[in-house]
Amino acid sequence: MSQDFFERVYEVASKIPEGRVTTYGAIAEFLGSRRSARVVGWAMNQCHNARVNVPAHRVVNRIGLLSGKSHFEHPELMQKLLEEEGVQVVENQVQDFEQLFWNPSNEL
DNA sequence: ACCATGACGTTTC
DNA sequence: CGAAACGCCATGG
Repeated sequence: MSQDFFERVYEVASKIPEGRVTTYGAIAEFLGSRRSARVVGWAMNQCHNARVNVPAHRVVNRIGLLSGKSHFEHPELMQKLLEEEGVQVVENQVQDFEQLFWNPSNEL
């Protein structure tokens, strides 16, 4: 089932280092489906069903925008968690995104 | 089976 | 350079 795909998404996402961020597309590409970024987003939307803890706040879209912040308990929680890890966020956007970007294909 | 939706991404205006 | 149009693919009605 595609549930396996979700599991793999959660497994990769749970390995994102603190203070680093990645994108939905990067995860999808790492899993072999470069065009399934939207599905990764869907997986994140359902991540509360995951059996492991998923740091969904470290996953943003390709330009470093906190596109999913409104899906957290409190919309401000995502930014708060990032800033607690040392990631600066301004206007819902990760600063120095390219520098903090964590690519599982290269670093895992 | 068809259509609409979405935490995306690339291409085209 | 910003907005819109597509393409993509799992899910739900």
